[in-house]
Amino acid sequence: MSGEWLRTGEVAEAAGVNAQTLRYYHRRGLLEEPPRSNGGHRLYPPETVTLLRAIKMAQRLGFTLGEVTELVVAVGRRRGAGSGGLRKRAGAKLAEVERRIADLQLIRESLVQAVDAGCDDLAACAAVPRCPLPFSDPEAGGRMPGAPGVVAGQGLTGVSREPSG
Amino acid sequence: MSGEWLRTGEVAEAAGVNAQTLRYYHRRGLLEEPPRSNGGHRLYPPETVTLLRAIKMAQRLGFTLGEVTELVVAVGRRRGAGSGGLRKRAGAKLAEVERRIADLQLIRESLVQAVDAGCDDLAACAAVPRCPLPFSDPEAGGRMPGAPGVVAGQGLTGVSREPSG
DNA sequence: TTGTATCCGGTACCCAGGTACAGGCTTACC
DNA sequence: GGTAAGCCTGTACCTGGGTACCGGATACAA
Repeated sequence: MSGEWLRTGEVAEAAGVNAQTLRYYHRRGLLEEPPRSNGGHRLYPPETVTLLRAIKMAQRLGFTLGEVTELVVAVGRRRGAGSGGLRKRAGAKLAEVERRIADLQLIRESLVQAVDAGCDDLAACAAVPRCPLPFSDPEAGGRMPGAPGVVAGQGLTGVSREPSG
Repeated sequence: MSGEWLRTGEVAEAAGVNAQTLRYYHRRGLLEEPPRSNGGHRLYPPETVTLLRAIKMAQRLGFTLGEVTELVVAVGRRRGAGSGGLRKRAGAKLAEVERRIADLQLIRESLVQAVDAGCDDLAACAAVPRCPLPFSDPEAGGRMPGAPGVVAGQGLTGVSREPSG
């Protein structure tokens, strides 16, 4: 089940990822090391391109590379046995995505209230009790999510960026 | 408009942040350096606690520290002049949050389809044409968002973690 | 005056998901 | 056989929001 062997740059281009990313995936144990030429250059079977596309798809669905590794390694071990566990994990991920959507909707509500109430000065609003923004410490019973996924990483402004280009 | 001066640890505890975080905010230019004692210890006015709470609130609303810095510095410059620009920026942030929600809803749909279709093996699904998952390269006209905010940072699993504790 | 708690600055490290660069070797084509 | 493109390993760097550790100085109460 393979035609001709592909070199690192060819696989990378066909899958739409950076060649460095391939090496990074090897380091992470996400991709098996392929055979080498006599000179030490990697020679990939064409299926690697499909696998890379699947990995990128899984990332777009919200799986981390660690989770993708588990999925891929699980499939690799029981090759042909069928059950890769994707369905179960997709169900769990679905629940996470739904929680995340709910969190963002709470954030949305607060932003709408801030705009509607005409809050325009952060420090001043924090000091007056009639401001609708929930300034209370979330640990003291606030209802706002922590929202680190929004705040950290590339933040909201990164929405349109591709994971790998 | 100030009672007594607070030391770093006192401000940090009152605002619910780590003392190191205060120094980090100074480094970032988010907080002005307060006066010092003869020995070089920082002495904060009580308003700093309110400001820190406001900063944490803004983070929960999805503003990055860079954006919060702009807000705070803008207010600091035109002290008393009123317009801090929060309303306008909150409007823009609202649009970002809404885009993010829409992206997550697309992701949700795909996950639902994967579960419904019984896809269970990532690599196998990528190889057959009847799989409902959009494996296509997004640059080639796919409709899936990049979702790096989900994938990067602490990912979806970080939803319940607080930005600072 | 001594003891302990706190603070100081500087630096390094954490997470995820890569990207970049240096210096040397291999491959491919003419 | 020459030359250019591509690949190799190893290491460092990037973003964002902090956290941890170090040796030394300060603050404050008994």
